Formats: sequence, C-alpha cells, structure tokens
Amino acid sequence: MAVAKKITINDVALAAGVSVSTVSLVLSGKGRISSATGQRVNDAVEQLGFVRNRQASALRGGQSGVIGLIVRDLTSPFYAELTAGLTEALEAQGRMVFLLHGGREADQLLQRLDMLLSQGVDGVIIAGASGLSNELCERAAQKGVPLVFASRASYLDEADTLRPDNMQAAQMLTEHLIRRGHQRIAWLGGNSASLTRAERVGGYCATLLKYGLPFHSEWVVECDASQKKAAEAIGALLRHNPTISAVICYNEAIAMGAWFGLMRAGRQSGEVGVDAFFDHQVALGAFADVPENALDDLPIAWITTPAREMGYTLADRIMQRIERSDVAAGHQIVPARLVVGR
Amino acid sequence: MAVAKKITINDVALAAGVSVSTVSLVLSGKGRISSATGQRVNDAVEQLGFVRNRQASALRGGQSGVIGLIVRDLTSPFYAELTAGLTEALEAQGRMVFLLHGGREADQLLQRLDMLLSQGVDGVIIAGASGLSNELCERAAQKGVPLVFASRASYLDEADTLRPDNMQAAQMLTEHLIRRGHQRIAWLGGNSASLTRAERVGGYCATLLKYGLPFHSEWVVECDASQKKAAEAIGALLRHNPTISAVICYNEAIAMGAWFGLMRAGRQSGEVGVDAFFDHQVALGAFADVPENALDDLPIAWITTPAREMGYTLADRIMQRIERSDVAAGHQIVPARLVVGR
DNA sequence: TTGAAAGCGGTACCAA
DNA sequence: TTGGTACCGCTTTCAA
Repeated sequence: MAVAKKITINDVALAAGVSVSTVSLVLSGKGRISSATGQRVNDAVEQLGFVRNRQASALRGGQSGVIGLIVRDLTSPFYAELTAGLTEALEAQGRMVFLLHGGREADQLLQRLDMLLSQGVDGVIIAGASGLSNELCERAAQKGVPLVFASRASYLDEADTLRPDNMQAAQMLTEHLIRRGHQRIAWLGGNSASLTRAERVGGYCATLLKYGLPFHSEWVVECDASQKKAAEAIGALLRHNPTISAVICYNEAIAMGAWFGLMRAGRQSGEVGVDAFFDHQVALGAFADVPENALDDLPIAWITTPAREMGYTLADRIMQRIERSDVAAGHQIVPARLVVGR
Repeated sequence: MAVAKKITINDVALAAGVSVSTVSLVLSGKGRISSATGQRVNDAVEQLGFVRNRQASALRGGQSGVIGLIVRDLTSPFYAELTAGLTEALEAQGRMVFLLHGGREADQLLQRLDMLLSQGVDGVIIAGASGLSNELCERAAQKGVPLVFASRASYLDEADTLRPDNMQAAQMLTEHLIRRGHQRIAWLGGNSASLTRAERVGGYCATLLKYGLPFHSEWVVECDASQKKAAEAIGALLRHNPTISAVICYNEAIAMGAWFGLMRAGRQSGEVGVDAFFDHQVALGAFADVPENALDDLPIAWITTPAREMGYTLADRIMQRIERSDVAAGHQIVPARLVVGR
C-alpha cells in the first residue's frame, strides 16, 4: 500500500474540469454554483478520496475548527466527564479538541497556552486552574483568542468562568436530609484548605441556620479520602455525639467508608436487626462526581454536579465567544442535581 | 486589550534586521548561523512575543507535531488513564494530542479519521475499537499516516496493536490465590460476550488445570457490574458450593459487591467473629482498571493493567512509526501488575 | 553565513 | 456562474 500522491483541490479541479476557485466555493457552500458543476465537483471529491486540508484553509484566514483544552487531571472522573461532554458537543459541530494535560503552575499553563496558540486554535478552555490568570488572559486576548475557565470553585475573579454551584449543592443536600426529618446533621470529609469544600460547608452551615438547627464545629470533621479513615472517623464521631442522625459525606470514598463504619458500629453495639445491612438508623448524604457511579446501590442521597453537561455548556460558551466578540465575559454557574438512592 | 496585529517571522526579521529565511533557520536550529545573529533573532522573538504558526510550517512540509487519538470512552478509568499517559508523554516532546471521542461503528470511525487527517496529524491512535479495521488502515496508509490501535483484547489481527495481556493477568491472579493455599477457586462477573473476559477466564482456567485443581463451569458466574447483583450472586454461589475458598472478581464493582455479599453471608450464618469485618474466610481477587482506586482499603488482591504506561508505550510506538517507516506493524503486549491488598 | 524566491493547499477578491 | 491570481506564514533550495 504505497503512499498515494496527496490529493489537493487542484486534482479535484482537474478531474472535474473546473477551476480551483470553483472547487473551493463548492466545498464551502458559498457562492452560487450551478447544481451541475456542484455535482461534478462532488463526484470528483468522492472518487479521488479528497479530504480538505484545514491547516491551509485556516492559514488563509478561516477558522481552524479546533478548540484547545487544558485540563488539570483527566484521571479525575469529574474532568473526564467534562472533557467527554465537551468533545462530544464539539464533534457534533464538526469541530475538534486539542487536549493538553496538567499544569497547575502559572508558567506551565502559559507554555501550554502557547502551544495551543501556535496551533491556531479558535478558542481555549482551561479546566481546573486554581491560580490567577492575568497573564494567561492577556496572552490570549493579544492573539484574539477567547479563553474560558471551568473550575470546581470560584477561584478566578475577572475571567470568563463556568463553575458548579457548590453552595447550592450543599443546600439541596442538607435540605433533603432535613425534610427527611433529620435535625442533627454532621459533616464528614475533605480538607479544610479546599475551596470547594469551604463553599460546600458554607451551604451546609447556612441551611442549618436557616432552619434553626444546631451547628457544632465539632460536627464538621476533616478526613482523607480513604475508606478506612472515614470508617474510623464516623465511628468516633458517633461515639462522641450519639444524637447525630445524619451525616453528609464529602465524596464517594468518604461515603463508602462512612457506610462501612456505620455497619461496623451497628454490629458492635448489637442494636441492629438482621437486615440492617441495607438499612441504617443514621442517614447518609454525599457529594459525588459522576451520577452513574458503581456505588449507587447504596441507600445514600447523592448530589452531583452534571459534569458532562458542563462540557456541553462550555462548548456553547466558547463558540459564542468565538463567533461574536461582543459576548461579555462573566461567571456562569451550573446547578447541582440530587439523586436519592433507592 | 485590543487584538494586536499578528506577529509573524516577517516582523521578527524586520526587528532583528535579518531576512525571514534567517529567522526560520534560527527557529528550527538548522543551518549554520552565527551566534550573534542567532542572539539578535531570539531577542526579537522574545520582545515581540512571537509564537510560530505551526499550521503554516506543517503546510510547507514539516510535521505538525500532532497525534490524533480516537478513544472509545473517556469516562472509563482505563481509557482516561491511558489518555493521560499518552498526552503526558507526547507533551514532554512538545507534541500534542487531538482528542476525538466515541465511535464504535466503522463508518463513524472513518469519519473521525478523516477529521484527523484533514487536520494534518502525524499519526493516529485508536483506543478501544473492536470492529475490523481494513478500511481505516487503508485510508491512513493512503495518506501516509501511521495508525496504531490500543485495545483491551486482541480483536484486530493485521493492525499494529498494543494491548494488555489478559491471559497472563488472570494467570498471575489465580496463581497468587493458589500460592496462598486456595484450591477451590471460583469466578464471578462479566458478560460471556466480552472478549476481554474470555481471555481472562481462559487464563484462570488454564492455571487451574496447570496446578491440577478442579474446574467447574458452574463456578464461573456471569454478573452485571452492579454491587447488589454481585452480592446476591456470590451469596448464591457459596450457598450451593460451600467448599469454594476464593473468588476472582471481574472488576471493581463486582469485587465491592462480592465483599458485601461475603459480609452479609458471614453475619447471617453467624459463624464470623466480631472483627470479621476486615477478615473473611473466603479470599477475593479482582481485576481493576486503575491501581490508585478508592477501594484499595479492601483486603483483596488486585491485578491491574498499567494503563498509564500503556499510554507512554503508545507514544513511543507511534513516534517510531512516524519517524521510521521501516518499523514493522505488529502486536505488542503489556503485562499486568499484581497488587496485594493490605 | 545569509538572502531571494518558489511553493505548501486553500480562500477570496476581482474580472470575465 | 465561473476563472485567474494574490496572498496566509513558514520552509527550503539555490545563489550570493
């Protein structure tokens, strides 16, 4: 299978017996072309297996049809889902995604941005940057390339940002538990240095206050995302505060561990019936990255950020910015979704 | 922040007081350039904030520095990890990844391949295709673009393929359990239509035979990737075959469910001591996609395919194919890694 | 060691 | 409705 000579519009023009400009017009659907010529050109394209070279077309001034994406950690389900949503939406429009990975540091990001710019992307999305962004914004603006941020918390102040509503998510979850009759609700997991967590805890706390329910700082427990640690932590928490009737878990791992911990505690105290296995006296709520999680067999109320839809929204947003320069940069907030386990 | 005039090598040449060809030479490090001129050019580049337009450079004949990746499902941890590894390795070389998503059907793949080709990629990787690939291979070969497949099982016969060694993985896991003294080992999970599963079951079965251990087809149980179903299935399995002392689980969800099932069974039979919680009489082994799983607190022997390293290897392989056309296409097999839980 | 100029594959303006 | 042609930004002979 030898490498065939590259097929260009010249070849197509020759085969169709027209000029290159005509071929170009047919390809882009512009100009008024007689259907006869159009037909002949398309036949030639088909026959020769011609694929249009977008680099050349972009070079001349058109759009490249490519969006650059710099994502902090593809391995995290949240970003994986977001990326999937973004590429899906973009592909549906015949556009593509340039994927760059990692880079928390400002200069690394800048370098990656340059890579994208040098490839002639139409727009850039940075998912999961935490640091400030002035330099980045300037560089992109200088090149006339729109830049949009997507993150999990409200780090950036001036940039065009899409982010989940962490407070509202925590409120929804807390309210759900309250409506289920819980009055003494604790918090388990996360690191107090996390902004996402801070926003969530804020929502939790505000909701308690709103309903006139007690808030104790000892009921907000930090914990690594390890099942074992979570199991131990919830055990200790309940031992010291036996009146707690519901616990909000910071993420899946914490929730799993908490559930184990409850089971163990139940057994040890000998208070639980035979089928307490799927039925606890302490209710759990939890934040989860992805809805279709393998853990959704658990009797837990999950609240999730629709990461895939964030991807769709991002696609819309960046396309708007690309197509109309008058779109104002601003913050857009994505609401969370409650999933009540069986 | 107005859009500054685009800066080209012409501007750089002007600023440095040399010709464009000289600038080009300096940029690509070719030609013999006096260090004085080189310095002046680099200064100008720095000052103007020039970024080289790779589309133009690729158009003229150079490489684009871009690898196309079509991945079946980014949302699967395995492919996410693989993608992360690939981009990481490629970025380290100053190259980039075009990400395309989905497309199991042959014509969808073909269409996506065309998108990549039209962007002038240097090579294409398809991760997770199951169908045959003749058309794809031809199309790529016709364009002179190397094509490499990465998959989880040996679907493709003639193509250049990288894949995990499912048989060996199953062998390792089975042998591990045997060395731990288990003689009656069952299999739980997966769908019999899955080729990956077939390869794994093959390895499991072969190892049993090799050690002269009993194999019963009733001990190989199909099961959806649901915790609840897995818990029920393992319960039924052990009820009917109480002599089974170890179970190999097809994936994480199955393993989790199996573990629950064991716990429940233990409680119901009342045979287990108080701390049987982390200590079962039936041992579990499991396949897992990603090593650093939240589940690794469980006392389970995991076997994982090093997906990230598969990404690195893929990067190497495609680069070889790009740089030297004499590299033979062939199958390359990635060994698995055993992780013995605490 | 450096410069001039001819493309790479398209697009789009201006004529015909 | 079509064709001719000057570019887009860069690389690469070939001369100077």
